[in-house]
Amino acid sequence: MIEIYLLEQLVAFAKYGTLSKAADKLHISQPALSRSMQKLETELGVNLFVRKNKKIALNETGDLAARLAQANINQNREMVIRIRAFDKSLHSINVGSCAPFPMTQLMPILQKHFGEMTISTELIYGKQLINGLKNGIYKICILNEPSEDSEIFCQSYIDEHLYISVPENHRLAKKQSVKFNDLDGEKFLLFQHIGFWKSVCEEYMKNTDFLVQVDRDSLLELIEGTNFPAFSSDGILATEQTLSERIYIPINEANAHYTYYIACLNKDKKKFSSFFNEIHHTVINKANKL
Amino acid sequence: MIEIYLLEQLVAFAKYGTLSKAADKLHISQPALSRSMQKLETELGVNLFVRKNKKIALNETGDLAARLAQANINQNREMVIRIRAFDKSLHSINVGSCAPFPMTQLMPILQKHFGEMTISTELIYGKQLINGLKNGIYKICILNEPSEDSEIFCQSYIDEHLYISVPENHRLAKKQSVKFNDLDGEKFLLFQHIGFWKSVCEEYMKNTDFLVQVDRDSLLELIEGTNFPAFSSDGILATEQTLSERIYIPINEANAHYTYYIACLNKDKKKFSSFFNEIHHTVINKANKL
DNA sequence: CACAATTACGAGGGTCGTAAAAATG
DNA sequence: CATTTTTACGACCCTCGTAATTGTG
Repeated sequence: MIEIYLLEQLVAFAKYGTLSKAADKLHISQPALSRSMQKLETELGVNLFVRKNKKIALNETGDLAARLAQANINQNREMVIRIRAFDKSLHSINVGSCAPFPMTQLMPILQKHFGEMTISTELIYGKQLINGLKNGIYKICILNEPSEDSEIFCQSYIDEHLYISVPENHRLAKKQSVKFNDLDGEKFLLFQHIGFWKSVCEEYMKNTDFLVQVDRDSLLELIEGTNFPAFSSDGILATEQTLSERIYIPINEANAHYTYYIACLNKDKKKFSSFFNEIHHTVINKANKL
Repeated sequence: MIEIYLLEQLVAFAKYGTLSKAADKLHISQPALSRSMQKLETELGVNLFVRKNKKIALNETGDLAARLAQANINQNREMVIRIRAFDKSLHSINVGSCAPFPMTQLMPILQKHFGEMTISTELIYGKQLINGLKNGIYKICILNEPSEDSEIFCQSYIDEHLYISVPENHRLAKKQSVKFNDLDGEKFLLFQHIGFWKSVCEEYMKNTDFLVQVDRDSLLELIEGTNFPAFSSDGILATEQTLSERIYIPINEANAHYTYYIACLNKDKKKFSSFFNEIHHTVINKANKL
């Protein structure tokens, strides 16, 4: 068995051609490297170098050895990476969500149940959510439609109805509800990170002129400082402070209303059971109150 | 990068279950192993064990780590084996021969040209000779027919005519030549390691009762001490001492006469050029003498 | 009390760096 | 004479073993 450090030194020599240069790159002295290479030859019981006139170079065997050594080093490095990644995956829950609102609702509940885990979130929608769940990128997903996949456990969570907010003097301010096409030709403030709602906008509001904001603070400032309409929702209105200068009007369209579902792999269901139970009770209680 | 010795210790622990047992198998003290495992965890930055009540066991990550470590160790070991095998192949010429006579003829010539190499020989015939040449088992082959293979260089060498030796009082002793079927029903002494001649015997001397001898000395004793006929050949007669009590009679059959060919891969032709030249000259000189 | 793991401490092996030598163009 | 490799020597790190400690079953 040959230790990795010797293999690294061999590979460095193979790469840089002279002991001095390789030793320099390895941050060791050149005599140290010279001795290591001698040791390597001794341990293998094989000549790896042709030494002639104080010049040293790999022979045919040395060349092979350097290539095989590189492979062994790569595997070793890969091993370390995989071990760390696996360990990390055991201590973290990555949540993929199709929309920001249910994600913010869910976070404190997850924190409560899995406080010792690192909980990270990602906004993503479409096939990638289910794929991510299956290949282990996400442990939990928030969907906007139930999944029928046999590998996946799925439980309904909360609803969200899309609203718009307009200033009091806006032409739509007096309406009880609006349609998507009421906003045709309108300049409209839109936050960039809205998950699947983006696809809703693209499909049903083709004629609206969106002013997309990457930064949340910039968006808020624009909502307060301009007369452009912007999105909100019943969920957001219930949990965040509303702006007094704004009128909130529901959008009366089938595609402005979604029920969110929480999903995980069947094999992980047990691990998350307490969490799913709490969600279930919350939903039930809410339903009873109404 | 994790050194191999730590991986070996981890794998040993995974295999034997307790530090004490594993340390014992590794021929190191148990505290040493304990410290190594701590070091491994530190270097990986990951917990590999569950320690409880002075018991230690692999956790899920440790289990993965042990498996990956085993793979890395295997590759390392494989590397050493391959390096040594390659180096050996550079310093040795393995000759595959279809018959013993041309092989004994060739050995001193090879020794002369490649004295620094280890020269080993193997008696083998049929497809395996050409295959062995192609896959590197043999550097040089002695064939009993020329090879038409495009990868292979082939040069004619010497002839061998099969003889039989019989005691003076044998019923065939007066004949000028014999046929294979003259020996039908006869008990016949045969050396085991005769290469392709074995197949000749099997094909053309089905009715001869061969007494196969594994040991050369036993064979010689039997030839001297019994009246059973045995094989010889013009080549053997020319190079070895003949037995005065025996009469040597040529076998007058097409298949009792072969020309041998020396073959190597085309890519190795250069390396063996001096050797092939000498053979060529030897053959030419011999032809001129006749 | 036997057994297993950890901690403490001193010994020894091995790798390292500095310095010097050797060899070459 | 600058460059490169090897040899020599001493320092230090790191692993090891012994012994002691802790903690079960």
